[in-house]
Amino acid sequence: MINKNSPIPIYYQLEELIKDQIEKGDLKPGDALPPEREYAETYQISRMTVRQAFTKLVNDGYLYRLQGKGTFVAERKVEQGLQGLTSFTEDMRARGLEPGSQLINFEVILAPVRIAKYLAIEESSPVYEIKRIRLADQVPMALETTYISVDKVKGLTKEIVNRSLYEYIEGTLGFRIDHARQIIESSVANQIESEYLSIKEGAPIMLIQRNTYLEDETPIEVVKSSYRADRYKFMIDMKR
Amino acid sequence: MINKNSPIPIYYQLEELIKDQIEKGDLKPGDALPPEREYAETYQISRMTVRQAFTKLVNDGYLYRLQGKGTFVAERKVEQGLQGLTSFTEDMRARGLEPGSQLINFEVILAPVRIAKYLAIEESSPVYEIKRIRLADQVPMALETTYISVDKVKGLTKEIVNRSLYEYIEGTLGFRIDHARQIIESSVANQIESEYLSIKEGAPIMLIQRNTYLEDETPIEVVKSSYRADRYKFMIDMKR
DNA sequence: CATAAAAATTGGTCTAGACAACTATATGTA
DNA sequence: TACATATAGTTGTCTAGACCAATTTTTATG
Repeated sequence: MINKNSPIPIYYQLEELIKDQIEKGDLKPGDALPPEREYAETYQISRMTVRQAFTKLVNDGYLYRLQGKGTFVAERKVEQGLQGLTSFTEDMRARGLEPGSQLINFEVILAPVRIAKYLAIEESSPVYEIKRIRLADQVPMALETTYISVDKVKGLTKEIVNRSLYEYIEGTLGFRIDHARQIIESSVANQIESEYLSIKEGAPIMLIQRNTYLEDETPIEVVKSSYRADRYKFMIDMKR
Repeated sequence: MINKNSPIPIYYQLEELIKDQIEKGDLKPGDALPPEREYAETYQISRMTVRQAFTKLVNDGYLYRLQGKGTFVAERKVEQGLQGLTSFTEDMRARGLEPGSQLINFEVILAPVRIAKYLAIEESSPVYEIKRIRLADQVPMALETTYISVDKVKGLTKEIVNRSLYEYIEGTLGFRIDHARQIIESSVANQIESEYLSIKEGAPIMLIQRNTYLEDETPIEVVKSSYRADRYKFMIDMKR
């Protein structure tokens, strides 16, 4: 239900309520929602507040609107790409695979020029270099190297990395990760990659570099990954 | 300026005005915009209308807001990925390359089962199959095959394809392309691809399949492309 | 019955405020 | 000076309407 006295914004409560109904199947793809005016009447809130919730859900791909006709539940499932910025763990779970991880290196190094540039820090200032093999159902999926500024993210340890890096950055440190830029390219495995990923040298791999930013454009993380092409496809939904 | 009597919505006029100022450099990344109330006062419009414009620009990555502080111009340039759904032509121009195209096949075939499924039409109903080599600065960039339902998009000809397919679909037929799903994977060139793309067999390529939809989820187009990995990277910006 | 016109319904745009939440700045006080 | 407090400025949320635009439904008309 909607609680008008809650500190949680009404439009947000309504968003969650509708998303729940979609996920539970009370609202099926193609179904028309009750008109905006009816929500306003039902919950005794302003129609503009209803529209605020609807607009967010339209932007996120849950609903679509047709003037004069109504608002409808979208067909496509919202997954990797729309929400974007899922962690490896979330990504694998969404694909029905059991995520795993194997730390192969954790050290503080002096930032190489390219990494320093991406992180907007001085060259040779200290950065964590975290190398991991990412597993899906116990089989290597990707080789991943993460760079994070020591000055920005203090107190990082192997244990935290093994638990959840994002939870530490967002939960403990209170940063809010806002957006990321990903660059995707195709390549073939070199000797190191073939070894860690258990594939042949020359087998196709997908290189993904991700630069992650806070709301005010502060770079917080650079991740370079090599995914096994035989196991990984990148899917993305785009609005015009 | 803002024209309150124009049939063009005020919030849209304001959006374009601010985007222009960013592109012209009157507003630089990191700059604070005048506060919402000032826009409202200046143009004699409601603050909610100003917010509607701002909100769109925030969603599109042009601006970001910090409560209590103000609204600022974002750092990153808006390009492939954010707008998404750029045509090959737009994509290449954004990369500073001269786009070109070479039609190698245009025919009507009976839809194979997979294509029919993607286009949500009956198996063996007629579809256009359009095969093109896409050039950038006169050099092959990608091999592209497009499938479009004959029943949905009538009257397609070679000449239209050579001019602008999207302009025909959106302009002449009045469809509004709304969103797309792209699946990206890495592979290596087979004999046909190596020939058309002037690369060696076994050289890395990026396979991109794009399914394009109208507002009401009607599939309008399926495009399968093979890009030369040595010439093409896929870049995308994602909001959390 | 078929067609045209009118009315109802629905989303789209917009107003003119109000108060809350958060931040930065000025002010007062120890 | 250092620190707490008040004040002002900014975005965030919300209201209770109004009228417009597109579509669907109902009604009137031939």
